[in-house]
Amino acid sequence: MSSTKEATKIQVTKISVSKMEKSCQEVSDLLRALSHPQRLMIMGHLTQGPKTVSELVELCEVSQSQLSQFLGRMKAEGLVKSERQGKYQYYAVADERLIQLIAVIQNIFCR
Amino acid sequence: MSSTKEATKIQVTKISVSKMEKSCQEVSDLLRALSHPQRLMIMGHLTQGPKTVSELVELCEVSQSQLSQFLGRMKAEGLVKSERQGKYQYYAVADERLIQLIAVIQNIFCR
DNA sequence: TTAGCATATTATAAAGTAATAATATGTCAA
DNA sequence: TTGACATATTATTACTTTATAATATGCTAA
Repeated sequence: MSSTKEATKIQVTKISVSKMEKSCQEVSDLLRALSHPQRLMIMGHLTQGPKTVSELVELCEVSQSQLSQFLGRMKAEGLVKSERQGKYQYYAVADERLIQLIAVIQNIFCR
Repeated sequence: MSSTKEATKIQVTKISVSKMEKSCQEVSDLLRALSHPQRLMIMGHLTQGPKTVSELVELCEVSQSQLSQFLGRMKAEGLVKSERQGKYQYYAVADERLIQLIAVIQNIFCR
């Protein structure tokens, strides 16, 4: 799985309202799934590479229980995927496009 | 106010988790404010230029009351701004960066 | 097989959001 | 100044999310 994203350019074309109409439910579900400070940080950390649940507990300062609930939901929403290796579950970003999105969000809004 | 966005490229640099930590609350508030199909469509339509409340009622198929509540909230969250002209309130996207974000989201996720 | 760690599930209470209806306010034209 | 239209506010109910605690399951090493 690729992890970090080096400087690159994203091609952005004119906004089409009708295209948006077709996928606004799906996109708003995605945004809602991201719209929590800790879920956002989970995704941020996962853009750096796969992590175990306990690593994420440390990194995100969230309780084990809540993290597990977040991860379950995020998996159901297609934000992350997981893979067991022995006693650890490794979580990772489910889709390269999400890494792109987070990179763009950070570039636009994180000073 | 500029409205539509022609094809362009956005420079995207490496993700910095620490930058993200500092603004994750603010960013997640923004994403949450966007994370509703109709609020997303309101923003989509507004990227095409300022609109009155009644125009948006037509375009977004939402009740006057709920639209007004959405707009109030979106204004408080910094997504839109408004300006009265006679009997109409014109709403517009509050910040050029939001137009960029919506363009990117559409380019990445709306097929 | 069991002890201990890693993770998931369940339950519950508090808080926030959504949808709807009813009413209020602001503005213009007559 | 009144009537009509445009928009905002308030109230209410249903629904969803969040936070927390308690408990359960899965896996490995001893």
